[in-house]
Amino acid sequence: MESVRRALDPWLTGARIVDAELRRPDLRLPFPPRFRARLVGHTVRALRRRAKYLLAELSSGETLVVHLGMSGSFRIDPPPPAAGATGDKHDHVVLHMESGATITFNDPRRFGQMVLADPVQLHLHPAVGRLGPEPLSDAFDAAALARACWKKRAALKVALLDQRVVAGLGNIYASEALHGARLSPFRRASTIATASGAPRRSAHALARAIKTVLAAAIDRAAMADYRGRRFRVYDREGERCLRRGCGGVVKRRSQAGRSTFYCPVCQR
DNA sequence: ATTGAGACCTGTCGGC
DNA sequence: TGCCGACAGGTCTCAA
Repeated sequence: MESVRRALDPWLTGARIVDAELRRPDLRLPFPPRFRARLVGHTVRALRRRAKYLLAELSSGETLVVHLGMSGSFRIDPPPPAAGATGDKHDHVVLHMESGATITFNDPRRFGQMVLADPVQLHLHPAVGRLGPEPLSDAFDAAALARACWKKRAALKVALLDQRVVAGLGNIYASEALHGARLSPFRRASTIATASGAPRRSAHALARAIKTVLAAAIDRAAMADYRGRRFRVYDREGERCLRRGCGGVVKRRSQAGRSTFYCPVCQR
């Protein structure tokens, strides 16, 4: 989502919305009342991100909150508008900017979300309000991670997907970070903390690996460098572990209904 | 309060 | 080629 924010920023920040097409009445949830009227005529003052949520602060004082779900994406069409373009059947929302650019929200599975919120009350948003620390911020470190996992009986990887523990880590990067930290996805989350909740070495390794993995993902997206690129363990079932000298074979197992990829040799 | 299972949708891919 | 089930990068709700 951070790379999406960066791609959209030059087209949205400081730009005025002159029209908004809603091509269906809802995504996962119904659009807010008078949604179009509350967008049109307003300028995007700032484009921010919190975890996997995109936050467009409007001149009206409201914030447009967007989640891409599993299959959502934005398409930017710079002016002039492509003649005769019909668009895709899953183009659900089209923002027409004063510049002539169009910003199209496409989401086949419609797990995405678009709502309007009073920024002062954003903490009341059922999900945004409960998010844990941003993984790339100074607030997120080994101590914070250990504190959040201290009393958890759940498996470590399941804990990493809990957005209250760390905000914005998804299924792919949870596997990637655990591999980077050489930690088993199946150990109890509480094992990275001491009996008093202090961080163990494993908590330091994991916090560092989470930052490394996410920062690298953002860098790669910025360089449009991900074509053909794959992950270190995710989606590599049956292949050799890429850690130098490890020699293990990547396994896959289901945890809490999600696929976990890991190397049983170097992750303990 | 925590946890797991199922639900929400559509598309794609592999196997027959 | 067509049909079928399994699976997909994320939440949300409900029941135990």
